[in-house]
Amino acid sequence: MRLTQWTDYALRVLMYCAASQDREQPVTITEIAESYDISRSHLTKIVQELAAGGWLETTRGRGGGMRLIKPAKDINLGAVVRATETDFTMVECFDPELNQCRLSQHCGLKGVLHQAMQSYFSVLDRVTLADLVAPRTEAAALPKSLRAQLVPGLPQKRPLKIR
Amino acid sequence: MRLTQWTDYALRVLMYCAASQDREQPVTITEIAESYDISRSHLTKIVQELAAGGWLETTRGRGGGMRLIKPAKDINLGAVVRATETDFTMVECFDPELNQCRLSQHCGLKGVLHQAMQSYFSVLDRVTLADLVAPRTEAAALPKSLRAQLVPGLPQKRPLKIR
DNA sequence: TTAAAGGTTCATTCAAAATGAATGTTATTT
DNA sequence: AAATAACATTCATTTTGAATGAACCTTTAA
Repeated sequence: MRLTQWTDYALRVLMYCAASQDREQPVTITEIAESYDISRSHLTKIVQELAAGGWLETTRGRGGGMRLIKPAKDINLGAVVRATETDFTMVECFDPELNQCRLSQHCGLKGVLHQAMQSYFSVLDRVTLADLVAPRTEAAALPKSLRAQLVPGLPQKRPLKIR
Repeated sequence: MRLTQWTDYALRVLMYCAASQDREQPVTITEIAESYDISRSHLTKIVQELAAGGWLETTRGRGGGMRLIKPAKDINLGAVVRATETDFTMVECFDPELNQCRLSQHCGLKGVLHQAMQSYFSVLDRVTLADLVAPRTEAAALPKSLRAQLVPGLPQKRPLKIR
């Protein structure tokens, strides 16, 4: 039930690039690595993946670095997380010998967990990089469609504590 | 982005108990362990937690075993997963020194991921053990409120493939 | 030609999950 | 009372995947 740091870093890289889009020089791996205090070598692999996935273009050699290929408003959070996160296994399939599974062809639990995940991504799918990076007050942080979807009855100022 | 096997097993134990509620004898750990082919010793700890959490009552000694304390329809899937799953960290907090985080007091990413998780649980919160265990056709597998909530435009017969 | 950039490979470390052995406690049955 | 069948506890080990990082290669601008 947690994202890997890999995904975490991938998102940070994209946010960093988005926040630097108006610069002359492209952002370099070394710069981000130092900024977040993580290994250059490690970060390289993440930038690699983002480049392969079509979010970044990189240029080698002096003066090189990385840039967002698309404008931040066209980069979808759900798509990034789907691509960087690797393991979407929710539970193992139930053994076919078990009675509750013999009752029906398909496993009720699987379906429910699947829907829960859809619901998770349906939130991320409505957020773009631009939403994350734009300077904002807390109230204006998210697109209207999302604000409207907050669970009714919860205090809107502070996010709900999970657990 | 995946549940632990611990949670997986916990859910199976509860489903097993729910499916056996009309039996004379309580369900034993050994029975479930053999049924799922996992270690008795390991499963014991899971049963322990479920008992401590108020879902099961266990009785020792010959003829003992476990039983659901509440009827299956009163056991909420979201509550079980919240209790058995341990790590809800989505991403590390961003370093306070980073520029995109200095732009605003609160981190946009955190808020979004938090909402996504809320959305995830909002699905599980509407499902009970009884929903999972009741004999059913696929169409009738879930409460109406959930069926209605399926993302519009998706084929309803087959669940959407994530990735 | 040098320096600054990304790219690749490989091995290692680390943490959390998963496992399971050994032994204790409780209660029923005979 | 003894034997047995159940849950309970502790401890150590194994396994897995994530995370890390060293070493070296390739590309390109100055």
